[in-house]
Amino acid sequence: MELEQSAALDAESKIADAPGDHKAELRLWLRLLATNSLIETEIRRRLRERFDVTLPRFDLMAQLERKPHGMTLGELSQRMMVTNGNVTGLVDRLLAEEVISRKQHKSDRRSHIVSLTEKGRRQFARMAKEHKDWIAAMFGELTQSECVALTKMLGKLKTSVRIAVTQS
Amino acid sequence: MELEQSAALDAESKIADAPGDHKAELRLWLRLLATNSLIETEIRRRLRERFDVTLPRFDLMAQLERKPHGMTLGELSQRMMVTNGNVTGLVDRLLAEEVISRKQHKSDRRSHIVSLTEKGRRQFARMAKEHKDWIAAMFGELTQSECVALTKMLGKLKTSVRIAVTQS
DNA sequence: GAAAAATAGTTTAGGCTTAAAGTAATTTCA
DNA sequence: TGAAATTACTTTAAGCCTAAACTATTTTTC
Repeated sequence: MELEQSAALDAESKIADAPGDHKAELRLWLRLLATNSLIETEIRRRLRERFDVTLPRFDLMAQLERKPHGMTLGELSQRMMVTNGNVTGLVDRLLAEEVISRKQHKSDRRSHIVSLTEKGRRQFARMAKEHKDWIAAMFGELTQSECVALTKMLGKLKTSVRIAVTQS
Repeated sequence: MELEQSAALDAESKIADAPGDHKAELRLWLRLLATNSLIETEIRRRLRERFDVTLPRFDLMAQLERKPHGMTLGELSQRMMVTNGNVTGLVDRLLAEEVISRKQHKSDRRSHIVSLTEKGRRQFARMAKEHKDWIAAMFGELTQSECVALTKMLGKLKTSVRIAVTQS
């Protein structure tokens, strides 16, 4: 309905710029979702097949790997963009596998610091090496500069989303 | 491996093209993951808040909305990129809400056709309208042509991934 | 046409995830 | 200082999701 109006007003822009349509945005969102899902499913499959590990556990270990002194559960949940309760469960399972350790925070008795054990560091190193190659192979059709450009544009999208989410 | 060659040949590109590094690809993957997660979390939150519905249910209804004659569970699971068992469960819950119906396939007695009920169509229409505006607002900082360009690049990435996944 | 293979869907066990409510410790501030 | 608010984390209930094993039916193959 609105489509007809704008087409009448602005013959140049045609359907593409039609207000209230938002086809391009929806299309982008569906594409983003599908692409992400495709990669994620494959990574999950390989992590399980090769290392009998899940993506969330791999993610958590990846976070810890960057902080040799460990981090609190709250910090982890922030960085992983998941709830505290989720982290509690993941930490429990990784503790059982002895790839991480948990100790009381020195000054704040509510808080705990988790970090990779030696076993965890070794295990993660092995996984990260292959993981890196999987991504490289999957992204192989893109040139270096295409990767950089795409990263940049996604950065802009991310900023756009953040603005909208914060405002609402 | 081919990368090494090219790095040797092209001294200008230096670290950026360092072989076995793959920083740009990893960075892109993390950015993709984070962006997707940000949007998805917000959409889930709003769907729940406004319509007391989950994203998977919304997705399933969106698939059916495009096929007035309905589709089989297998077709659904393919389009949604999830397992058959997952669809079975979702369909059960949506049946209970009476927004979809299920009937035997005419010629293949293993198969079932599900489609939106009138109630389901009405409900989905309401949700889709708002959903579209949420996406439009979240993507608002991007111009129309940026959306199109980003969609195109993600298409290339998707193709790249498909090639790698199919080969392996 | 009957055995074998493939297909459509369901069930099961287990992990992931969330929101909401709960516990314990710390901080704020009146 | 001590009550109120906040913070860090855990628990719980319910839904999502998967792989693997299963049932029922259809298709293939000999």
